Amino acid sequence: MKLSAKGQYGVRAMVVLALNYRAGPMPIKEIAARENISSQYLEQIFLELRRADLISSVRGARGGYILARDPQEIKIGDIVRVLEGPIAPVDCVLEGSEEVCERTGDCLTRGVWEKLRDRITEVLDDISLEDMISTRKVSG
Amino acid sequence: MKLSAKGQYGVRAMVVLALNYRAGPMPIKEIAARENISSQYLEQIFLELRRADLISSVRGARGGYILARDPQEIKIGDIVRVLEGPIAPVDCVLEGSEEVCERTGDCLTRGVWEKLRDRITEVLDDISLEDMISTRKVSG
DNA sequence: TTTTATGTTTAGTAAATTAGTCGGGTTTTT
DNA sequence: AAAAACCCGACTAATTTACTAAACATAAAA
Ligand code: FES
Ligand code: FES
Repeated sequence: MKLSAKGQYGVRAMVVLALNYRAGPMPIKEIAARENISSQYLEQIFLELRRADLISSVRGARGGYILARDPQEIKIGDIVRVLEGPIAPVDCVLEGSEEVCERTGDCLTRGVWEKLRDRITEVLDDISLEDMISTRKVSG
Repeated sequence: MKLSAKGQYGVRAMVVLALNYRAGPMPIKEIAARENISSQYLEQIFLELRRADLISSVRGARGGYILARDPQEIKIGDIVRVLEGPIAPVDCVLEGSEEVCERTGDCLTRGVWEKLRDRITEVLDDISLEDMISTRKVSG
């Protein structure tokens, strides 16, 4: 039930991009240094995020990365899904796909995992980058 | 954000024990066969569950394992904590321990993970084995 | 009392995943 | 042209996961 380092790094880096949103592109090295992440590893993470259209890149000197849209339009769930795959506590209840498991129907555990998955996605899809940077306190 | 196979096996096996609760101890091989789990691996899982006092064992012929208390007294969260450790999406917000991370205070991501952890524990600590076996449908 | 059915425990291991590193690119600005 | 930046594929070390092996301990039944 843990996020991998990749997912955590991704979220932290995206928060930095959100803070820097109005100032234009930000070089990856600056982000990596600030967040203490290997810049080469962060490159891989940003590659995935760019392919998913969450960020865009500006090449050349004075280039860097910038959010692809406003911070309030990007939810934590969007980031997590790109870096960790579909959200589900167990494979039987993967988002999107119905009926993965042959035991569905008489399975007594499925209900719990579905409920858990739904609560998790509720939280992650409710909070945007804007929410994270604008309030210190996420009440709840 | 996935449960390991160990956690899933543990929950499934505990459900079987709950179904069998009034019939006395149940041999591990029977459970393993029924749930398609390696019986030697299940032994290790049951060892942890026994040490955590969720089940008790009866040795010798006609022995086996039985829930240590009534099915409604055992929550899914109890099982998951034993087999997967403290519930937390990231190490910074481990249950129980305050202040693990030096960045606490100015950390913008912490709030999200705390909220997520709380929702997860709410679900897992709300549902008991009795709930799982008595109703096919866990509404919610 | 012998046999058999069970649980107990430690150690080892193969496969998969994770978390990177390496080393070269290409593109754009200065 | 040079520097600053992104782009990308391949490789690797460390860790975790999911078991397997093997011997041992205990209790009930025959
Ligand atoms: S094990 Fe797949 S639905 Fe329950
Ligand atoms: S990284 Fe530890 S509290 Fe945020």
